[in-house]
Amino acid sequence: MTNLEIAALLRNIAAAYQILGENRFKIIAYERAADSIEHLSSDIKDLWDDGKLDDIPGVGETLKKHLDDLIRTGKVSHFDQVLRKVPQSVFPLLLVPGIGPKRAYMLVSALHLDNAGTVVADLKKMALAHKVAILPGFGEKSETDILENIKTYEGGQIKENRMDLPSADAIAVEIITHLKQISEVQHVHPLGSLRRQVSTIGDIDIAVSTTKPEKVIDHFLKYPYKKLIERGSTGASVLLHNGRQVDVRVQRPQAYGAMLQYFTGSKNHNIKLRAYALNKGLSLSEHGIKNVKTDTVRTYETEDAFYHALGLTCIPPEMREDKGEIEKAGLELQGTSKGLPTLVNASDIQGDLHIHSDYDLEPSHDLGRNTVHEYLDVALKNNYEYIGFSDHNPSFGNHTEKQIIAIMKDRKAYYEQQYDSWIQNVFNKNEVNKRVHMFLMCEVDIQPDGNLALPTEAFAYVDAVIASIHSSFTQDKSTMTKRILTALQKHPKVRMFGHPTARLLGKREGINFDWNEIFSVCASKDIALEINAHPMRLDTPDSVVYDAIRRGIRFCINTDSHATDQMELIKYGVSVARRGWATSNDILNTMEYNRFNKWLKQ
DNA sequence: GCCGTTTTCGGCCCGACTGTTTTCAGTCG
Repeated sequence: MTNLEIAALLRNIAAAYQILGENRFKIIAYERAADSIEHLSSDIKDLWDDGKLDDIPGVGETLKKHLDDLIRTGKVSHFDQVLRKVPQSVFPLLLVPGIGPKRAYMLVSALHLDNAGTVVADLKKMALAHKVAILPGFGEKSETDILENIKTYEGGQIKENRMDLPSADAIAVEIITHLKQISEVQHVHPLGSLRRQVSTIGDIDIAVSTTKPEKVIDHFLKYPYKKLIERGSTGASVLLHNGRQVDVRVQRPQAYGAMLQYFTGSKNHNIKLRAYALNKGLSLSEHGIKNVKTDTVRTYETEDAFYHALGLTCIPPEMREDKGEIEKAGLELQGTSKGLPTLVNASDIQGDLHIHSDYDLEPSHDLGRNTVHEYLDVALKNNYEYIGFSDHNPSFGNHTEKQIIAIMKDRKAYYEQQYDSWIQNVFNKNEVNKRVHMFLMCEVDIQPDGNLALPTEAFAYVDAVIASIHSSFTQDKSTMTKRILTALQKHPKVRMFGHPTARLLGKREGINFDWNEIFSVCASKDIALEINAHPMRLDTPDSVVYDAIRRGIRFCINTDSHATDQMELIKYGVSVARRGWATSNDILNTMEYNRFNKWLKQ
C-alpha cells in the first residue's frame, strides 16, 4: 500500500468513528496520523523497515501496531470491524468537496443510497430531483452546492494532482504581481507548502498585510478565476481556470507576523507549537498570542517577534515539520550549543557538477542543448568557482569498448580546447584569471548487474564519475541494494551517486533499496549523495537527507541541466538540503575550488 | 488514540466560513 492509500484508510476510520459518535479526540488522532502519513516525504515501508513508525507525528503505540499489521499482512482486523459498522456507500461521498462524515451518513440513510459503486451518481440524481433540499439540515443552497461540488469531483481529483515547485512559483508570482497593483497592499508573501518548499504543492497560499482588507479582497477577486470557493472579511479562496486553488488571507500590518506564522504551517508544526505555548499559558492564533489568564491578545509585526515571544528563535520555514525544531529553537535561545543548525544558502554554492552539454559523444541518454562556452558563461555570471560537465556515457550497446575509449579521449581533448578558447575570449591578457574552473566528469549508467557502463580504461579521461540508475527500476530490494553497492565500489573515481531513488515526482515511484547499506558505503568511501535539483526529481528526498546527515554523509547539489536556463533551478536543490537540515558543511560544493578539487580527485 | 522541560493521567490548536438556523453544526485548513 502506498502512503496515500494508508492515509485514505485512516481517514475512513476517522469518518466511521465520527458517524459512530466516538470520542472526538480519538477521531482527531486518526486524522492527524493520516495527515502525517500523506505528507511523509519517504515511503512508509522504509520507516517500517527501520522500526521507526512511531517517529511519524501522531503515530503512537496503538497505531504503530495497526500499521505494522497492515504493512505485513495487508489488513487490520480492528479497522475492518470499525468500517463494517457504517454503510459502505458513505466513503465514496467523502471525496466530494463539502461533504464530510455527518452529511454523507445523513444523505446515505435518508435517501437509501446503498450502492457504494454508484453512490455519487445516485446522489446527483436525487439532487436533480430536488430530494436533497427537503432533508433536515439541508436546503436549496446546499442542494445546488452538492451538484456543483459533484461536478468538481467528476472533473478529477485536484488533491492527487500536485504541482511541481516552478509551476507553483509561476502562479504565485502572477497573483502577487496582480495584488501589488494597488497601493493598499503593503506586504505580500507566498506561504504554506510553497514557502516551506515542499517537493510538490497542492494549493497556493498567499498572505497580505494591509489596513484596508475589504479593498484588497475586492481587488484579488478581479483576477480571472473559474469559481469563488469562499469569501470573508479575512480572505478569499478561488479555483483558477487551470484547476488550481488560491487562498489569499489578509491581516493588519501590526499582526502580520502571526499571520505569516499561522499560514506557513506545517499543520503538525502549528499543532506542536500551540501545545507548547499552551503549557506556558499562551494561546496562539493568526491574530497574535493570547494570555489565557488575562484574556489579552498581543500582536506581532514579524514572525521573528512572534517566535521570540514564545522563548524561541525564529525557525526557518523549511524546518517547520515537527521534527524536533521547536525544542531545538528553545535551546538556542537559552544559549546552549544544541540549537538550530545554520542552514545552507543558495549563495553558498560554488559550483554545479552535473551539466550536460551539446557535445555529441553518442550517449546512452539525451544530450544537452547548449555549448560548453554557453554553460561557462552562466557559471561565470553565477559567480561559480567551478563547473562539472557530466555528459552521459557513450551508449554501451552501439559501441565496442575500444570505440568508447576513443570517444572519451576525443571528448577530453575537445573540452580542454573549448575551455582554453573560452578563457581567452572572456578575459583579456592582463586579466587572465581562471575564475571558473572546469571538471571533466561523466554520468555513467549503473547496469542491472551493478557494472558501470564505462570501460575501466576510459576512466583515464575523466576527473570523476557520477554513477546513476536509468534502467531496470523494478528490481527487488536486495538485488537493487547489491547492484548499487557494487557500482559505487567499482572504481575510485566514482565520487557521487546521482539522483539515488531515480523517482520522477507524480510519475514514477523511487527504486527500492536499503538506505542503511548505501549510507555505510558512502561513509567509508567518502562518496557523496547527489541532491538532484531538477524539480521533477528533488532526489535525494529531503527526509533521507535528514537521516543521512545524522550518519555523516555529505552531499553535492547539482542541477542535471540539459540547457543553460536550467542552471537556475539549483535553488530547489538548496531547498531540499535545507528541509533536510543541512548546513554548508554537509554540502561539498560549498567548498572553494582547492578544497573541492582535493575531495573530488582524492 | 496521542503525549509529556510542572503530568504515564488528563488534557488534547484555533479559527473562518457557510448554510440553516435564531444559536449552531459541519467542513475546512
